[in-house]
Amino acid sequence: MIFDIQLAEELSAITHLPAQEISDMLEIPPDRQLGDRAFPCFKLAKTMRKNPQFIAQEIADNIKKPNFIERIETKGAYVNFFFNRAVLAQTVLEDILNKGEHYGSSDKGNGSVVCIDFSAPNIAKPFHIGHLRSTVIGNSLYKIYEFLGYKCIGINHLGDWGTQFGKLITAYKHWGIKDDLEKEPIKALLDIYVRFHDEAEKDPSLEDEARLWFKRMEDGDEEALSLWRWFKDLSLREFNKIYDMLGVKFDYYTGESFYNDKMDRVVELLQEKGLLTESQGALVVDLSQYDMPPCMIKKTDGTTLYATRDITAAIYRKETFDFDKCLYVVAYQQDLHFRQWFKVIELMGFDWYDKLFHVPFGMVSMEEGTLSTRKGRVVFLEDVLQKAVDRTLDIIKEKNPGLENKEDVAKQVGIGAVVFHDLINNRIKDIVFSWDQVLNFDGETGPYVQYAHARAMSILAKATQTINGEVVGDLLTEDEALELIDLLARFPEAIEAACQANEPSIVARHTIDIAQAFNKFYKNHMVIVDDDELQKARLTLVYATAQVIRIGLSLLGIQAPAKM
RNA sequence: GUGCCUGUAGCUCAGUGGAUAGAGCGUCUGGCUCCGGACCAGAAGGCCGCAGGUUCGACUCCUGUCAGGCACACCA
Repeated sequence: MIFDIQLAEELSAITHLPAQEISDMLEIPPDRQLGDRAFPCFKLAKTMRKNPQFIAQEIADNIKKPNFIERIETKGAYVNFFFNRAVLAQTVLEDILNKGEHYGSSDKGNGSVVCIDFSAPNIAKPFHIGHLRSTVIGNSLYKIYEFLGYKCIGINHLGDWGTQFGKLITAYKHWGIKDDLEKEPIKALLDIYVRFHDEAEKDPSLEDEARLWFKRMEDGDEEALSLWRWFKDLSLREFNKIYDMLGVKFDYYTGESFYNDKMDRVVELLQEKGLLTESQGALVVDLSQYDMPPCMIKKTDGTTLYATRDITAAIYRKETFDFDKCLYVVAYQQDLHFRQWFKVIELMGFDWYDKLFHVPFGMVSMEEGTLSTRKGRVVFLEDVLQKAVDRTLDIIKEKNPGLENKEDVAKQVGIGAVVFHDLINNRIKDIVFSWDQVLNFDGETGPYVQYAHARAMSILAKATQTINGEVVGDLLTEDEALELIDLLARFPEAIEAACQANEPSIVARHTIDIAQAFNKFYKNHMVIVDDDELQKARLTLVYATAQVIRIGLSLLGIQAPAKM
């Protein structure tokens, strides 16, 4: 925030410490009564060999007071600064009005390329709540990086190759009915997949049959491949329905099969570099001196693995996009896998190994235990989204029966609730799926934020005055206004912090804080009042708040209806 | 067994080494002659897993320990 920087400079001038260091030391007091910003002097005590309280007093007495600071107090070792609320309001709101929907954006990224690998569902398997996290976290990071001036490339590394397709083809050949597959592809595919495992327990020869079909796929057999393509198309069609609902887009759908013909070269390269060793008939890169198990490149039967594909994909992406960063939004279970193959990239002599980042997130499980497609212990995302939308529609019918386009709004709010719920907490936390929590729309939830926005929009629509870009900061000095404006002022920092930590929850939290502060202001101060000037001043604040909430939600991939 | 992650209010979680540890849910109480009650206000609820250490100062950093989760080569 601009005032923090200027304040740090003034403090720097008097303490002779670098402004950046001061800036890091500046804090927000636990209680507004104490001040709006605080500078603790404990650290100075050591170097200056003086009592910190004395130093605080000295700073307070001698600092050149900037115009945005109204008064300075000391309390113990703290120098406490109180903003001139009118100047603060004036500056911050003018800034938001000027920048509009670009408020908080920057060109910090300077067009450098960030590849974001996210979502990556397995073809022919249902899209369940476990896949949601990678999808919404990746999508939000995409928007955040883009907002900060990076060129983002969203890649859906589909799980579209492997022995499971052999199983599916086998199952289809035995029990498949074409109509079911066309009508409800994923569920039909899941059914025959589950059935395959049941039957294979009784008749192990089915496994051999499945391996044979996969072998035929690998060998380019047309019958096998056309069935594979058919399954893939059916699945993608279903996935795209989900992605449409979520408003998620990818620049590339280059799945695992895309790298089939690119791996040989990489294996050769590994061979040339002398990194491959044979172990129990398989080809591995030994990582024992890095305290990791070996990274397997080729199985005993000569086929490739996950790691082989990931290494190949990384090299391909570097060559194709020349990324400055490549993020892998993948569950933390795969932490070791990523550490292993990142190390292999380093050992291959690629100096960009430190531009690869695993962005891990916690597991989603059910009260009954971990999700398991095979055991049928699974909650389909489509069902979750549908239930959330249905519930929203019920609430709208009850609370706002006159609302036009109810269905559209219910989608925006219901889906927003599910997405927000997945983004509000630190991504490393595990989630135990609970309908009660997902469908709760009170408190720290998406609908709460959307509701605050809708209220703001409603006021703007009903106002008797119009705002004209002119800000009257003098009239926005109440405690609630100060709190709200300070949060609006710090919004850009929240975006930067979120980008820095690859952590959308920082934006989600900050947006919640703004909505809360707005609701408090709303409760305590009428906006549409007889005093025209006062009304204009407050309308401007309402307008700016709505603008920032909209930006916050959009960075999370959530819509902000004007009415709900 | 080894490595990684997580332990903060009944539950879900915030908390760049700084002041009296904060929200939401749930529970209890109160609030629309007034811009949208999906809201607001208040109450109750805490040895910040435990023990050491570093520091003027530790929920935060270090070490140890306990508990839970995850991973540990022919799945992805």
